[in-house]
Amino acid sequence: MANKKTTLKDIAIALNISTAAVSKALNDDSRISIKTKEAVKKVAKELNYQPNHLASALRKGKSNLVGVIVPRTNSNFFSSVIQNIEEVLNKKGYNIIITQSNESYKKECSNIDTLLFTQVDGIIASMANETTNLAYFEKVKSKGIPLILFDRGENDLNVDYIGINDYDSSHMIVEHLINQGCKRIAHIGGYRHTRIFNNRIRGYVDAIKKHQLPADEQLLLESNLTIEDGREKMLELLQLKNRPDAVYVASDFAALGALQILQEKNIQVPNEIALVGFGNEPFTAMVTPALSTINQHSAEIGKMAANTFLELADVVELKQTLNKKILQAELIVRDSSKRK
Amino acid sequence: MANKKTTLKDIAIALNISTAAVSKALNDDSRISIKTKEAVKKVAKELNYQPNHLASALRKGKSNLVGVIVPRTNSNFFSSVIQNIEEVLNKKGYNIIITQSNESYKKECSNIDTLLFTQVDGIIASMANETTNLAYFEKVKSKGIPLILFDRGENDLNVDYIGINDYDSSHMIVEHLINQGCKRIAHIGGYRHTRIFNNRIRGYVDAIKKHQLPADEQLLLESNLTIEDGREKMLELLQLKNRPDAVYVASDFAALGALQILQEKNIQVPNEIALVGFGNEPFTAMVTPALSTINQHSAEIGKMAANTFLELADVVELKQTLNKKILQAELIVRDSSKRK
DNA sequence: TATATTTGCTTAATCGATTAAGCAAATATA
DNA sequence: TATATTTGCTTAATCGATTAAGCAAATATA
Repeated sequence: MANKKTTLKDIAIALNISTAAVSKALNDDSRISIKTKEAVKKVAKELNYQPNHLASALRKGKSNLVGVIVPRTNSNFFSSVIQNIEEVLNKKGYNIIITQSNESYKKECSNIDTLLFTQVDGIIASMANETTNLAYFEKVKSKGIPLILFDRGENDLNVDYIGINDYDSSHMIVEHLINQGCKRIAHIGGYRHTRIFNNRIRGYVDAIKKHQLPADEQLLLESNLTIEDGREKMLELLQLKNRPDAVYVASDFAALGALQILQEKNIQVPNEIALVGFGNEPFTAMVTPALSTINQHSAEIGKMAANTFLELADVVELKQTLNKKILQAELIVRDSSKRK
Repeated sequence: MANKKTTLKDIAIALNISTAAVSKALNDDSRISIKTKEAVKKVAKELNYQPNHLASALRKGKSNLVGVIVPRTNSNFFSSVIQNIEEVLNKKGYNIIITQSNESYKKECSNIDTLLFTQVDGIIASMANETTNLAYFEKVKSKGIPLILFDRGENDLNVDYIGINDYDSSHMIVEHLINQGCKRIAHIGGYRHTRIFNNRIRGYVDAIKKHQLPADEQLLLESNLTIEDGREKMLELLQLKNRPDAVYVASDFAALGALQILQEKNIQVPNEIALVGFGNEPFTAMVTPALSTINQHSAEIGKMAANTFLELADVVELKQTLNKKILQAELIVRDSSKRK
């Protein structure tokens, strides 16, 4: 019947040899004769043999599964990172299990439990916005399996990290806006407790100071950076006595919300207020005016994360240390900040 | 050491009982005394015991993993379906493995192999655009594990399917456009070999005939429905001697491409040409003018797909049959087709 | 009080693949 | 020709959890 799965034993019986010989033949062991190998492979094909991954993983103590945790898959950045992780790892015989935290700390913890339970050989993660307690990630480390963070990472975890130079990106953006003649630049940022958003804020503040622009506290806002947050924070900025003439938003989604408000209020972008987002989501090129933004090199990040895992995968006594790989981001100037 | 994982044996030795008793105690077997259960659970906690999922899956012949195959995760429709599948299945102790076909038949086949190799208990899939050969999906069926299709399905596979009433949706769209005074309605559709796109085309053609509008062959185009395809096909339509005054596009992504062309050519939407997309991707509400579109009830589809799997999961001699669950889609009218 | 049933465990087999250890036959080397 | 090495397999143990079968002690029933 088709329901009964073929095992090594079936092949062994068919050829009247031991299952050990069959196993070795399929794995091209040098101590098996070519004749036997050919016979085994022929029968394996005939019986439509598919190895039981659970059994071999159990025996070898290796599942060949890698867990991926992202805040959400529904963003071009994350889905592109994932796709590239997958490409690299599939080639090396690994499969990936994708889980979403939905920016929730609780969901992230349960994702980690799920992945550990599934006996993954490693975890590649980008942390939820909510996450400040690192105990659960420490748990992964203490199991001795590789943990690689990207984009949203945390120095205190002392593991490998792949990301972009957020601090410098803020400088690039502020200087670009100054070049366009902006004199009062606001920043709608993420929460400071997340390292990347803290770096973007620091970069913004330092660049403002460096160019002797007004460093008004009211021009620096923090939020979760959803579309809705972008709308709210933009409204707040518009209610200031002394409005900004440029807004740098630390995420494309929030930048989109900000743009919606500006359009609803009939404020000219970029001439009254110039706008820059972050992340190069595809929609930034589609809206009117097209949004200037930062390209985060998602494909490269995914590939590097996967390769970092592969380097660590075969280390016997794993002792992870902080090891940052920082890519240079790229400013993409579009109509939303192009005054001349 | 933290590296050594705790097993049932460790607990058994600590309490001087058999591993069988420990296993039963942890699984709350009625034949184990409360006293023993409590002792076992206490020690399990102390030793930070985490069951080896591979071992139990191997023994039970059940991995508690469900494979999901989607053309891409980077679309709101698919990521929302996935999220809902996950929610329902996690509650029942299943984890999901997400894979992407990138609309490629070859990748889809390798995804199926990967999932079978990982010993998933079932597969929930939406087929790649390229897929016409069903042999690989037949392979899943022949293994006797549940296969559930959604959105992109195929009658000939004779398995469960969850989707919307594509044929009727086309009627709704065409009739809405007629109500707005449109008299020459074009359709940029997907390829006919994919059932949902065929149904949308049939619905469009029948609705046009029903209302005695011109059924010009040149007004009906097929493509892969990417943004780029939308741009190309819109250009084709604009080159016609007798231009359409409305375009119904079978995907929001292609509709966006069409909109870009209309804006580049300074054609007024909706007054010169009205536009309707399909799928209710979030960006449809964000572009200007906002795109009219069809809400596909992604959350509901995900939940139903997961529940369908759960129904089939425990059937012993599985014999799947064609079993369609069709949801009523909803037309969302926005500025891109609102003439009055 | 004698027998039947229930309770609470143990023993041993099992899921399927891998691998260390070992043995006989074939081949190579002295 | 005698010994050493290589080749090509087999045997048996193993990964960790589960479960059928069974046994002794405790309890219930006749």
